[in-house]
Amino acid sequence: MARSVLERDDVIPLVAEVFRELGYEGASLNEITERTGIGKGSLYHFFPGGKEQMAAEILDHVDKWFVEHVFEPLERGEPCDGIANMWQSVDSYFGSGRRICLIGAFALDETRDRFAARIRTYFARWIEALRGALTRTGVEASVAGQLAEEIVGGIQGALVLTRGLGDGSIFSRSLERLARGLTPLLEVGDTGQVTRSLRFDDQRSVARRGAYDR
Amino acid sequence: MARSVLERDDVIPLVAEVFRELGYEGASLNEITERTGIGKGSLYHFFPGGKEQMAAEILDHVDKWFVEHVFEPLERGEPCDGIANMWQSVDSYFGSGRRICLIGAFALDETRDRFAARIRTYFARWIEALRGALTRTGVEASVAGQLAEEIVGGIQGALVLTRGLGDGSIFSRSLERLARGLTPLLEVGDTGQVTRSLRFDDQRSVARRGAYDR
DNA sequence: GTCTATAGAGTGATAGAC
DNA sequence: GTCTATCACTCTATAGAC
Repeated sequence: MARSVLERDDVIPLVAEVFRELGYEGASLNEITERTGIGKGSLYHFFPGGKEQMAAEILDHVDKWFVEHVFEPLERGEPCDGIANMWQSVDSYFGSGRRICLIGAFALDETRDRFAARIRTYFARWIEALRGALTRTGVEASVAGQLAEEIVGGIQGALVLTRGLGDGSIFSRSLERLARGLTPLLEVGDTGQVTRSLRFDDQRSVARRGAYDR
Repeated sequence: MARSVLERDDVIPLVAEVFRELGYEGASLNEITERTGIGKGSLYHFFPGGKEQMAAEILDHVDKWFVEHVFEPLERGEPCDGIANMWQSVDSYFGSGRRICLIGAFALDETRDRFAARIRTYFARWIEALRGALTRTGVEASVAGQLAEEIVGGIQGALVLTRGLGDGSIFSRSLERLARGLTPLLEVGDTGQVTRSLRFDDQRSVARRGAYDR
């Protein structure tokens, strides 16, 4: 009967998509088994803690993706590269607004208390990583913290508006606007010339779309 | 048994608070009756269409509040007054970030399809009303539309971050930042002096807090 | 008495746990 | 698949306004 041998890493992205589409309460086990083709037995084999464990591991998986593809590049690398990478990775990850942020949705949901620590860690590290990168580009410390908060919040708000208005153009437009707002602060060069652009739309043509698993 | 006679206008704000706290799926009929003290008989008397009708009327009620207290002042009145009023009403309504936007939360939820038209109308009218007010202050048409989108999205994002980080200071700080970003565009006067401030924090001392029912 | 509003036990369906 | 709890919802009995 064991037609295909599943691994944990195969299961999590599939189940994650059901939670993302239906929310925590809306994602019933029957829906999960129907949409993923994974039986209840398999689910409880991988997640003995049940639905709550599924959601917790999914949040961890999302967080891990952002640590690797967004937060660490901001924290470790050349800050302008890290920021340019962020615009690209975020647009790619959220499918230009077609996918919502599972962690943002959980933050507004009744489930927020159950997963509060994970949700807090995600947003706190994102803002802190961006604040650090901005500071390293030479942005004044007090401004960098505000900008980081504005950008991370702006991305979350853009996802709400994109979904609320059913208009996919809003997300990319918002990313471009947020990136454009940053550009003047990061321009360098004695002649006043822009030596490096952080504009989101400059990066788009070379976008590797779909280069993420969830 | 008919201990107290309820009216529709008493019921909706009570039930709305349960939906706001628990989400559509999370707000079970039992939770609603327990938290509000309203029996199922009464609920189905007021809302023969059941839970879906409850949510629909609640969304309409929220929308109506915003039309009256935010959208119409933006549309009809002196635009700077309308915008100043918006900062104040929004901060007051969302309890400085303690309450979430029910319509924003529904936009991210699985319920979004069921209430898509209501959700779209709310955000579209807000953005359009703000765009119009900005245009009337003299902001260039192309800029006004972008600004309106940025501000409404920024407010929604600030609510996500406030909830996600459990930090109530984020919301007021975000409103102040959004208002501050607007100020330079709206300043007038031959001498370059600011003749009218739209900064949010200038309005706060005279705030009528809690001057809303939900 | 008539009518409306109400409380809450009872319904079948379906949830998550195992 | 089986189990029990809980779901949205129905329905009966009746309290109070007239």
